[in-house]
Amino acid sequence: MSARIRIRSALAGEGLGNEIMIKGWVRTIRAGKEVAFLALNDGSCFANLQVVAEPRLANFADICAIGTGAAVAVRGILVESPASGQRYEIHAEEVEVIGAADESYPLQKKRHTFEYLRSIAHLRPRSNTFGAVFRVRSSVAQAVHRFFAERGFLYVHTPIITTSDCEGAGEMFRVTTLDPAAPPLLEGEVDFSRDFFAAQAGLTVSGQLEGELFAQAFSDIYTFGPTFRAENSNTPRHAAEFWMIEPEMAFADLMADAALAEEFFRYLCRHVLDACGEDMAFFNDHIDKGLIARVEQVANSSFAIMEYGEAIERLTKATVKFEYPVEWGLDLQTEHERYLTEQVVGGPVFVINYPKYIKAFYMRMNDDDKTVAAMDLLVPKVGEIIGGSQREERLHVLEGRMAEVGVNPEGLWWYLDSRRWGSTPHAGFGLGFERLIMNLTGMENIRDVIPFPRTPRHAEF
RNA sequence: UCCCCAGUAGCUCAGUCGGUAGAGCAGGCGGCUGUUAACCGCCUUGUCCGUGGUUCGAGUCCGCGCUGGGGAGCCA
Repeated sequence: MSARIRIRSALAGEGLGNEIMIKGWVRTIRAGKEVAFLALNDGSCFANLQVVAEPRLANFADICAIGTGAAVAVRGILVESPASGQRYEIHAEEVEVIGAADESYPLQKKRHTFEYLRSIAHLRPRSNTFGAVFRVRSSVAQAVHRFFAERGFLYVHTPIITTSDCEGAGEMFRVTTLDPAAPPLLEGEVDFSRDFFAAQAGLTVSGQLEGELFAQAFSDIYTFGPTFRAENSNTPRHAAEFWMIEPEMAFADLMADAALAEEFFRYLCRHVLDACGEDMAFFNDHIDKGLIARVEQVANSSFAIMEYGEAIERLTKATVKFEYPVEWGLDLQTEHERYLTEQVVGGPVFVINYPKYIKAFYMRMNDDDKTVAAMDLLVPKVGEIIGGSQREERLHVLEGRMAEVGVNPEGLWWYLDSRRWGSTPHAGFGLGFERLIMNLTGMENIRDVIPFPRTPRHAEF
């Protein structure tokens, strides 16, 4: 009895001329009197392996009745295919139905809309598109770790549950064990001192602040974990639960930060082109026609850097009409970002040194006292993909900024302590993993690049 | 949260001027074929999202609601 090999190996010709064993799920079956063909997929690669079954097999009639979606094991000889359409195929000696699938199997051998496939998220990974998406997602996640490992970055697991309600990045989901029907009250308010953590707790909206603490010990660190936002955002780019990558470097300024972001992003573009060719070809053909050229261009270009002030100037002089106003002091809208990266630069561009009023309190104040050392990486088609900054390492300046924007320093005493002893100039950035995957695959909805998406009103599966 | 669009067979959709619904695919039966989302013939399938209204009569027009999608805001 041969041991099972993956279809990816079989399609690479491993075991050619010999008996092999494969196991997978039937994508389509074409049965006739003289011969039956099964297209089998086990998730190891995009392509199916064609199984050829002949009437001499004892259970040939049963084989012909196998439905789309059934799990089968096939023992047979791997041979070169006499017909066009595939290089290799397996001539079955034995076909065993491991798990049958009847006609009610919701995934038909035809095109479905992404909306419908979202309603069967438990089955959609068995489709072409989602097979490709989740192979790429896995591969890119591993490449992220490899990138940082190769550069000596420490991988830190920052907490999922936090009691600091002032991380400053949106609404938090509450974490509590109090009885929602009858919470303990103190002067009319919920008494969270009697809650599990003796404080109001929530799910993290960012691991950055804790990441900074680790950077002040390990020099270069990164986080890569789930992040939660309780915003009622109904867009193709927002999810309530998503994964974020946040590197942080001690003894680093904004330019070092931008250099890392550029190296990182180009590394990942190169990675999908090199490691996910078959899946990328599918995306390029069926999802986003210009995808490979665009990813190739990013992988090969060196990124421009533009001051926020210059960006405003360029936008003011633009001949196209924008829906939203352009003025120094206002944030850039997606339409502005895309104009800058697509029309002005024609490639990825960092916009740096934004007005302090539109950026977070922890970003380092520049000498002009008007701007902070922030950077956004803008890329064609999507706009901002990476946001980062040099952090304010001077205790009194940081305290001043917190007072200015109304952040309560009490809950962040530990964060301020990192500026009290051995403070260093440091910088980091954040990258939404799903948005990265969208950019690398051409998929246009975040719900279609995360296995089981959580969005307002949706937490099924 | 605001704005716009949509909801008809298991899936993807059509449905004219308001007159009780149709195609392709899927499924069933038969045929044919080293086939390629095979092909050919026959057959089955409906709470037309819900609700109220206008009308002799509503899938179709109007109000409200629900659900989904897109745009915006927020943001990664």
